[in-house]
Amino acid sequence: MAGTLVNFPRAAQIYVEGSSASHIYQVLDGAVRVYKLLADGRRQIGGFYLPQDLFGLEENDGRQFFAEAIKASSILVIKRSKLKVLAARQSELISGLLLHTSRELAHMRNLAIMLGCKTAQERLAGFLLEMAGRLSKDDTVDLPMSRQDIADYLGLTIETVSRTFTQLENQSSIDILSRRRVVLRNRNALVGLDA
Amino acid sequence: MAGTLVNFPRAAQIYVEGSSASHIYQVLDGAVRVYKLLADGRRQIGGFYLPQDLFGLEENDGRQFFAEAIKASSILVIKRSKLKVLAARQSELISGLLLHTSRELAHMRNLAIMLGCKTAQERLAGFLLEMAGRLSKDDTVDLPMSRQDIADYLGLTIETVSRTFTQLENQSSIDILSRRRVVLRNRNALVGLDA
DNA sequence: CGAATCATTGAGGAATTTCAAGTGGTGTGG
DNA sequence: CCACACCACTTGAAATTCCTCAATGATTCG
Repeated sequence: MAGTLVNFPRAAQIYVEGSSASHIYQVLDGAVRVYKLLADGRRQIGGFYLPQDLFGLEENDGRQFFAEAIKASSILVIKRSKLKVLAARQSELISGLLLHTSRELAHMRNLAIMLGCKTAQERLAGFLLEMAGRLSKDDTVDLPMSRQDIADYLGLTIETVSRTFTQLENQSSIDILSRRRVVLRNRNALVGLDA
Repeated sequence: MAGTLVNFPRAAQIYVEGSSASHIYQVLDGAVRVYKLLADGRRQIGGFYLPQDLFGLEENDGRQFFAEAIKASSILVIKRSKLKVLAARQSELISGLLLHTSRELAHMRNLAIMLGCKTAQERLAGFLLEMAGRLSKDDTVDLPMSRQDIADYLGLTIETVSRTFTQLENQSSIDILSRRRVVLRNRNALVGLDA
């Protein structure tokens, strides 16, 4: 079921809202943000996709979101029509897709829980734990996305995200080695904020 | 694939967090809320389910959420194991499930967008439009859920929800015929707030 | 009718946003 | 190699929004 490998530079559009959902995608290297633009120009990010992650499957008719490379990324692009042909033969595949959408769903539910959380600390703690789980083996996380991306994901402003990073560091919950590199120093404190 | 019809009284638990996801459910009559309890006792509602809606499918291992009847409800309860047997024969069914999870996913994305919206008016406007789309043919909506339910869905307090209802009415965006009955008087104004 | 539950309203306080200024890296050209 | 510009991020102060606490009002049900 190999598709085509495409390299996207930083900030390149992968698909835009309203376009037909004729392909699905798998991140081989890099990072992708999927987002919606609100009427007043604000941006709500629906998810980040990291190596191995599939995305672009869920929209049935036209795309509801934009997808964009956060940094230079290698993406496997697969024709959707191919999927259906394969699916007819292999129920394995389609149940795999079912599993995938289930996980996506669980992820979105988790995001909704996080956004339902009221304080900025709770949201950022939840975010850092999620990212650590997805792209770190130990407690050091290299964030591929900017503060603005995080803000748009968590429904906060960039200033609040920045201040909250500082607060978590002052509380010894995290260390900020560099802007993009964070160490989870006290996971329990973060978990306590999260749930 | 008929399951068992069960009548749940108001506020009855349908399943609890941590229980095995051995059944799926379809609302025949009534309304259901699915929610998570946070450590500090707050409640985040992940979705409302209305007649015809399926729920309880997405959790693979143990339940991540609670499900509860908002009012007296008739629910079709279907053993999950039966599904798999049927699915092996009918790829129709399993692709129907795929469609269902896709829709659920779209719904959760929409919720996340709404929660990412900053103001209470934006969130409530989005909620009212969603509900009108799901349970009204015209502009009159009979809400099955309480103000507290709405608050927990939108990540707000009951007081803010109440005040925001009043604001929308004062702005002539809605009419409040009774607590549970709302007329969307100016959809454009609501849509303007929503997206 | 009275009790209980749910909803509305008010006042004060806490958190986030907004607006504005300043810091710190990074890259480019002199 | 340094000066400069540029960009992302941080920090500060004031304004706004929402939350908390409290009291009141409305609806339902026994």
